Amino acid sequence: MAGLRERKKARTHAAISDAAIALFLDRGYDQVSVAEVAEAAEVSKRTVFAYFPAKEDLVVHRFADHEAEQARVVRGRPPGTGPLTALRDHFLAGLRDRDPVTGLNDVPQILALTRMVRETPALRTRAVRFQEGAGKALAQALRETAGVPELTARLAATQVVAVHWLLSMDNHRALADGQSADDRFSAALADADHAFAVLAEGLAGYL
Amino acid sequence: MAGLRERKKARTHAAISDAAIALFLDRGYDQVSVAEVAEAAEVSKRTVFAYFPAKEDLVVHRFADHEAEQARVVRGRPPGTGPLTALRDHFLAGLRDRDPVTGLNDVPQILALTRMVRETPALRTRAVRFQEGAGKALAQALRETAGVPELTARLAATQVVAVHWLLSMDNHRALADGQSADDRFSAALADADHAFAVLAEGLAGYL
DNA sequence: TGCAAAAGTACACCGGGTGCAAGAAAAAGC
DNA sequence: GCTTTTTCTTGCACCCGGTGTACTTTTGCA
Repeated sequence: MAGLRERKKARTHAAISDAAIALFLDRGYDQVSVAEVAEAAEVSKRTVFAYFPAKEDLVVHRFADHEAEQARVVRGRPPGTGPLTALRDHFLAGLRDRDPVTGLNDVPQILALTRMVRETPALRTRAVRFQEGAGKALAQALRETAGVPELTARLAATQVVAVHWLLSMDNHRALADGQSADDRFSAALADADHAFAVLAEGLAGYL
Repeated sequence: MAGLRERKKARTHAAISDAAIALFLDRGYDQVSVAEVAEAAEVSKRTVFAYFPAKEDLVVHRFADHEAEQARVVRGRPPGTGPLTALRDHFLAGLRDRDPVTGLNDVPQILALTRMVRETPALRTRAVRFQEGAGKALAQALRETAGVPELTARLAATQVVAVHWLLSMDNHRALADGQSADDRFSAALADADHAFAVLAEGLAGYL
């Protein structure tokens, strides 16, 4: 099925990304030029941009799959379960599984990569843009599967995405400060529980 | 007090910004280079960057004052008023006053500028970053004046800022589609009321 | 009026990103 | 197997945003 052409393309794609990430982790994102990445991947600079629309994508394309994750969760929730419950349970499960998107993964490579995204403005910006996409998809899922009016759906989606991001950043920061994922786990659970409770019950009871 | 030096600087600052915005509104942000702005303002390109750290700031510096607005509202609320109530009332008052930050201002210049910010990725990104700052300031205000624990404060701040943005984008879109501010007003009020109610009472009751 | 500090300028440079045209390689047709 | 055609890659020149630097001009003040 996969012609030689496709396989080669896939290999080149991976080679470029791998070379880029290795260099970035070694010397820092801003300290590595695309030209250097091209050289390391034994490809021309022009080809790098043929595979990746922008420098940031050399890193963030790895997270692209998760853009529609929350929408999927809402769509695939067991009948009788509220969307918010499903989203919370999914996040809690992610914590237990040390899913990188929860920020609770202390595998050095992943930790370093996450830190890079967090600390490099250009990458953070790109990550934020992914969240906008996630929010839109989630809002649509809420509208279609829970019969929620549009404004409410967008509101809820925005909040869920923001909470998700906030929690994962907190977890990541704890790990970046030296805590192990196992050490952080219970606090991460508590924080997530609290955050989703606030979301469900409203701010009125907490302010 | 204002020496000649300072006055001249202020004038140059304004001249550059004015020239830039005029050009941008005329031909589009991306279609105008900084060199052209410099030329129009009768200044060297280097001087433009002496006054504005980046091209985007030629536009967004005008919004910079509002970064701490929500924090101010929380800090200055009348005793006995909850922070969320104060924030809602302030937003509703902004709608009545056609405050541009609510998106409900149809003065052509302002409308065009807002539209530009909304539609130009680089500018939107910069605007989002301002919101991060607003969120941080608001979280701190909540912590200090309402005795809210840190996580809750950051959570609440993030949500308030997000809601604010969402509402103003909706209003702006309505006006951009040709509605007058007066026509949109009642729907804007209703939307804001609803959004703040969801925020206060939680998503559980709405999903 | 003379002088130090501040502001503005010219210029060379870097890095991200694109358009283009020509060359290399794979796929399709015979 | 060979040609033709399509797709990929490359090198090159170029644009634009942004910065370092060294030089000239302006301004405040003694």
